[in-house]
Amino acid sequence: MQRTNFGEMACSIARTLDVIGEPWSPLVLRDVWVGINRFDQLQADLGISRKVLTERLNHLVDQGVLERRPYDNRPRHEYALTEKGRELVDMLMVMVRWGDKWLAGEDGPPVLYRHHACGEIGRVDLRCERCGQPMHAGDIDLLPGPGAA
Amino acid sequence: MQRTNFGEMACSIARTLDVIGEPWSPLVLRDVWVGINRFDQLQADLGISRKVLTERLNHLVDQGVLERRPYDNRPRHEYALTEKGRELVDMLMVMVRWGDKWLAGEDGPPVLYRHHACGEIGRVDLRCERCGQPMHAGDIDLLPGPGAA
DNA sequence: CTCCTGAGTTCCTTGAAGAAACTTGACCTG
DNA sequence: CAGGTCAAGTTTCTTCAAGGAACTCAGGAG
Repeated sequence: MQRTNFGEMACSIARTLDVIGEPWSPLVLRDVWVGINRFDQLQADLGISRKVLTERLNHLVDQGVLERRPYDNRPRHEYALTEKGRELVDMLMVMVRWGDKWLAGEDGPPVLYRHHACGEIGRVDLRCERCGQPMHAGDIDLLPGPGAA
Repeated sequence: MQRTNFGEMACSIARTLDVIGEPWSPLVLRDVWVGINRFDQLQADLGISRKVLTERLNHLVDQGVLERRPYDNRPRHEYALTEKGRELVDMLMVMVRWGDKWLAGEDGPPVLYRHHACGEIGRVDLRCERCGQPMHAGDIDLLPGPGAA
């Protein structure tokens, strides 16, 4: 947890950072997404300290992004994405697109996506939900909304 | 900077976190995006410590996400998004969408987007660049890419 | 010549990340 | 049924980054 609490700010970026802005959290989410969802698996895959992993998992469960569920009669559980968490992964897909473009270098992207609907390898594209045209940072004006400070 | 270096991992999420994963970085980017782009303005708006702000700005400039440019004959400069940075803001727009939906509460979103192309208030939507159909975390298979470990 | 202003630096304190050993509760094994 | 295993954490200790506040420095303005 960073020292300052972002969650109080009237800004959806700051609030979202309060949920997954701590170091490791996005990577934990990614791992759970791809099926690495038990404590020791996560710890081994990420090389994260067990203490910090415990903190992150508890926080993500508290925030309703992950759920803990038993998979044995013993006190064993695994972590799974909730609907709220699955939608966060959408954001990670956009993050991946950026990283693939600007940071992957010679080797190209480490991972490819095959879209179920069309069967093609493709990346995610940002469109306006109203008109379907491309929608990027430079294509919009910002207006105060109802929840403005 | 978190202790562990994410940049070495064969993962575009980890690499992107190496660029903007530190606390405050996404908020600095947001501020520069909306026109808060001088040192003291940023410091006042965010309430960030001056030391950390210096570190973050240097890092973002080093990474080619921001550029520093003089605005006076004096040693004064302001920060602006590069193309690389502007595309990162696309990711913030998706982050905002998620925060608006899951964290805004009663008051609704603090900010609205008006799309230049259609003039409507709308959010960003994730589509497959190949077929144009919706593309979310559950709609794809992951395959190893050329840059896989 | 002194004051002001923007853009940082320096210094000190606190608290989160890393690493590694320890704990706990259910089962399994001879 | 004593001893061991295994997953899932806890504890403890050290180190380094974040916070905060005061200080510096260069170029005008009065």
